[in-house]
Amino acid sequence: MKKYIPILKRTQLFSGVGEEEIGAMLNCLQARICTYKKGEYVLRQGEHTDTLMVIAEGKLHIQRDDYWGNRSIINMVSAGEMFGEAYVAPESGALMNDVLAVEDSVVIFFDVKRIITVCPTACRFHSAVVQNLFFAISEKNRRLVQKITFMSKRTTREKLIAYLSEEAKRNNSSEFSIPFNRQQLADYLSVDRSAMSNELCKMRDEGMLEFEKNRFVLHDAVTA
Amino acid sequence: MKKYIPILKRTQLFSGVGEEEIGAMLNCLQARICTYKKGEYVLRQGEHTDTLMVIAEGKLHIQRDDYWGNRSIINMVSAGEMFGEAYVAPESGALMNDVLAVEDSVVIFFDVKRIITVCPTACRFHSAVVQNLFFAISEKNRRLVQKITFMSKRTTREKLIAYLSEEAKRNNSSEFSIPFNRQQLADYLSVDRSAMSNELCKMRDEGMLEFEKNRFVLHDAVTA
DNA sequence: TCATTTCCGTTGTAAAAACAACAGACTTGT
DNA sequence: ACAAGTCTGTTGTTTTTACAACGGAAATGA
Repeated sequence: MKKYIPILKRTQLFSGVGEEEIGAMLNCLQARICTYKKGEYVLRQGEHTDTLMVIAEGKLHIQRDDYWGNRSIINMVSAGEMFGEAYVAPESGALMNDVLAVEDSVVIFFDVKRIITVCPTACRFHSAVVQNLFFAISEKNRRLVQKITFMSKRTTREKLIAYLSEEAKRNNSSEFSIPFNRQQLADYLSVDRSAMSNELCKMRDEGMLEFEKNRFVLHDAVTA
Repeated sequence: MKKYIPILKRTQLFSGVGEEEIGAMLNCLQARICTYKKGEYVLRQGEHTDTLMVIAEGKLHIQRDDYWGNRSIINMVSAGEMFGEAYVAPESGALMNDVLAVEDSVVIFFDVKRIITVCPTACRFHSAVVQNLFFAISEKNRRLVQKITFMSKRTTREKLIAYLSEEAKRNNSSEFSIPFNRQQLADYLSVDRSAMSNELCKMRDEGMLEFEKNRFVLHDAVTA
């Protein structure tokens, strides 16, 4: 557990909190560690959880498969980020999604009630953690809205443009890598993979962009 | 301002807080009131805000219009609910959406920094408000994910079924009203209104459901 | 009350997406 | 090094959607 303190120090949740304080909080927040191999599920749809989870290593997908096998990737969570904030309210009910490790991952569980119930004792940095948590969930909110903005476009091409230009903006560069392979990107944008692949190649042939694997370069027409 | 205290008492944000405490907090949180006529914008895309807003009366749409005039309704916010939580973080940037009053509305603005910065002085109920805020934003998160689940369906029919059966579940009844007219529902699900209208009528003809205006009755095949 | 506007369903056509099936390049593990 | 599996692009067909245009019913407002 102690070996992860330096990692935790660089997460959103513990930003601005010293290593000693984190060490002290681990007990207070009843931290537990679990490791998952690529392809394993951290949580399944229908389960209940009341913990906040921080990714120490690896990468997870928050996703959902429907009756027909169509997969929808709701969100991607990387090392340093967290998830489960949406289910901390008492009446939040069962999980709507699966949580899948897409890389070998290490996840640290925290008792979230301990975080939002301000502990009357020590914990000088507790309020900093509350603020961090608040900012993080607020940011996640914006990310979901952004995803909705991509998905709300009518055509696959528009969805791709919306997504790729946002990624370019985030990276401050017209050249960037995306964290998805083709199938995952299609699942994220809720379109058919082959149709999307086809559209990407058309866009390339029209000179809008270049790509190789998950590395993209947008040309002026797209970024404008 | 005082006249809204009984209303505020029944909002998510002030749940469990007495009227006297709310009155005291109004100053602490620098509350301001604004009224909007149906059709007026509360906020526009690109603006900046660092306030939390509670709807005392009326109804708002969080939405976005693109270059081609396609409107996407991200979310609907009714009396007693709040919005703006996603933009309280310092680096949250400009608003991605418009906020439109779809009914005559009264909105109360709060300085959110005052809320999440635990005031060292009195405010016995401050921590209750922090928790309420946390639960509210967490619930909004789940609603966004739910909307994504609707939108991720491949066909208009599947989107309708996903949305309508969720509404039935929320109402604990196969008979319920929806808060949208046809155009708004289409904008919410990101589909064409006429195509959606067409699909709804087909579903009715096939005996899956009945409707009149915004009142729906689902039959077994749909709810199952 | 009457004129105007909004709302909703209908139809036909053109465009786009889903789907299925396949082949080559590349990875992976043994 | 080789076999098995994965990833990506390609093509053709079918289904679905978007789009445009219209008419009638209902709501609105002067």
